[in-house]
Amino acid sequence: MSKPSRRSRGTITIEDVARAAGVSAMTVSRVINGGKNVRETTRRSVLDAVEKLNYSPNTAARSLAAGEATHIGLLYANPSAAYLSQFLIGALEAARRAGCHLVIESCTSEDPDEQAEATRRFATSDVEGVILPPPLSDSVPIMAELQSIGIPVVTVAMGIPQPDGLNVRIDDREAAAEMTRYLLSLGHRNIGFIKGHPNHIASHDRTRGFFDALEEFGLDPDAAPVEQGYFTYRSGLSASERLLSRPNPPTAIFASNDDMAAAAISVAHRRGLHVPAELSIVGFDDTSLATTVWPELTTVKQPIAAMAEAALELLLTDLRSRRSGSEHKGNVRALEHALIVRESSGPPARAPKRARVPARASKAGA
Amino acid sequence: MSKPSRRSRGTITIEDVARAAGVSAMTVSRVINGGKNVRETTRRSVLDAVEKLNYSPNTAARSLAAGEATHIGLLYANPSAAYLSQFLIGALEAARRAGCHLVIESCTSEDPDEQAEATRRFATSDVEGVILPPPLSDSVPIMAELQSIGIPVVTVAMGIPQPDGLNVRIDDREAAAEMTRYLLSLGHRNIGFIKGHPNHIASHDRTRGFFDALEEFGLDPDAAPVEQGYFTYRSGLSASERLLSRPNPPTAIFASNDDMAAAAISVAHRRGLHVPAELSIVGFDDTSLATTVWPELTTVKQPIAAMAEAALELLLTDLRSRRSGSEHKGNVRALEHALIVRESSGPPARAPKRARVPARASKAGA
DNA sequence: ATCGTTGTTGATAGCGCTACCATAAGCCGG
DNA sequence: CCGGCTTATGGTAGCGCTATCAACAACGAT
Repeated sequence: MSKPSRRSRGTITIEDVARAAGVSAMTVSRVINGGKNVRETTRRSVLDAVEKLNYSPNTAARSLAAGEATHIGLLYANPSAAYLSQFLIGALEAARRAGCHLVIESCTSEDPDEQAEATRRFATSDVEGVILPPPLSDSVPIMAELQSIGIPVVTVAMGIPQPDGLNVRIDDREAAAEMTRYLLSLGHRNIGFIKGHPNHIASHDRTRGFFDALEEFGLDPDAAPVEQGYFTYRSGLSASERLLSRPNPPTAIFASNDDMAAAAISVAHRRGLHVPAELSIVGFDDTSLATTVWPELTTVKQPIAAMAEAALELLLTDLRSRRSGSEHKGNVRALEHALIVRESSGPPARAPKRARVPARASKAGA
Repeated sequence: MSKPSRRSRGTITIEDVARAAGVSAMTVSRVINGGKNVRETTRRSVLDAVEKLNYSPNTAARSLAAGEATHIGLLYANPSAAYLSQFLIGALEAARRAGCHLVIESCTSEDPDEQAEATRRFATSDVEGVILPPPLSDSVPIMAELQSIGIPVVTVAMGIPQPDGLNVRIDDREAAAEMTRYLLSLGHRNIGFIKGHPNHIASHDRTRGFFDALEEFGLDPDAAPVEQGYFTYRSGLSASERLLSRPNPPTAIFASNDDMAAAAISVAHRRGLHVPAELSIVGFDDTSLATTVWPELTTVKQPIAAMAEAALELLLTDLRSRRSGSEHKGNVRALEHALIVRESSGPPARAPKRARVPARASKAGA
């Protein structure tokens, strides 16, 4: 009766909450957005009303009124699909909460010029900030282009966090060290390592972590069997071949990501080696591939979805602070990783084996 | 001077376009939304102005004013990560265009009660429609729950399209038949088939397509080596083992999806069989796994992202028509598939060779 | 008592767009 | 030449929220 609302949707609005709490809509807005200068008692009564009415703000109205960022770009370059889908899920969730849209684009080319070109085309559409998951977070041309256009960027899992840049990461070095310590504590003393793509600084961090742990156990890092990989399954195949063809083959292989670890399993099987009885294999990332293969991979879990959420939030905070003119100090957030022990690792066989014959397998899989 | 706009963003609005075209904002709105009752000359001049000013409507304002759907649910249950990421990319793009948000949730349980429970929890939040990608599109409890709540659903790649339901699919049967014809034309006469999960009707369609092609070539489907699989890598492992352990092992394996095909490759390698010289292996879906493994898989490409886009559009159209009270007739859209030939398939080894040309391939048309 | 100064709240005016009328123009048969 | 109809266009009033600023306490410091 009060308002002859033209189209009465049954939705409950901020006005309803205000009425219920006996305050103005503005105060409700302040409470909801964590505004300062609200008396504690007022805040509580508003919160109560929100709860009672089961109110949830209309994001469309919010971003319209606030003139907030509505489009955030996400530029990706075929990382593993497992990584991407996890990442998207996290980013999507955060975007929904914030009421902004994700504009996603792929940039597959390795060519710097093409990367810059794609970035420009992408950035001059209407995105107000860009999220750069790996491996693009390490791409110099893309970062440079974005910087010159003046669009805020948040990099994820990037190697060298810029002093004034936004970055979300895990501690790759420590995580790799933990995994190595785990293998060492199992009794392995001859651990083969497959490095990641040399352009990605995370690769170096992981390698360093591997060496750290070796040294802690009094082993010589320089003597460890290390092969170059490129984060791809294919590269894992050949790196594993080389590792296992050495005169004194390792009893365990630590691959810098799950794709390469899966490849190592494949090679082991082709050579008739039982995993983990004759060869332990561990990975990094805990993508869905880790539980797809048989046996399931022992690996390091990255909270991929959470990292994407954190990245978006960091970006939006930065955008907000830029708009209000305050300083946009760089910000780096490190999330927790975790060691996930599954079936692909175990203590080494007691006797150093002699070379096996790559022959017909004896046993069927599950 | 005209308007002391409180916060002047540099954005161009519908008013700007109206001014440039010499009409009212309302008319511009009508043109943009494909409204009726606009003179052709007017429409054109508005469109020109839109182009000239490079105008793009503000989705937040649009959905606020129109009271349109803003949240669309997407319930998934770990299909392969590769499938999911492609699907999300497509859905995301369509959602952005439409100015609505995707609310995604996973429902991993196989238990009917839990599925129904999860669905209820999900649906009673504020989603106005739900997209169901496979394998959930075949879940009876979920569909039933959604139906009883009265939320519109669009199923993707579901087996039995409801007469009055929304559905997006490809022609699984024909696609499987094409793949089989391809293997037959290569000279294979003993083709092993790994079926998909029996609960998914697409599995049956693919199996039927396989049989169709066999019959066209005058072969007896009942004599073909067929093993049950469940779309998982693991199930592909054991199915392949069984296939290759037969007294008269097949010269080619057609797996109902890429995951199982990848598993077949792994088994072949373990047995020292060269792919494709000694054994051809083909898959279905063309997920990223297909190009990850070595050798790369010959497979059937589903336009996954496009299917997701189509699904969302179908759903939004339905929602709109419901709102305006008109009939919501069911709608099924079938998209095009494609045969992708890569490295994992080739002519059979010369051993059981004799008859080369297909008996009567005349039927094989289209 | 007077003047800031800080903290807390509300009234108002839009954000960019579309639903809903009102209006005006064209067309027909009577 | 008037109603009654259809078709094309514009004016107005919000959608639900927040920025802005004014108002009004409460509190020392002057």
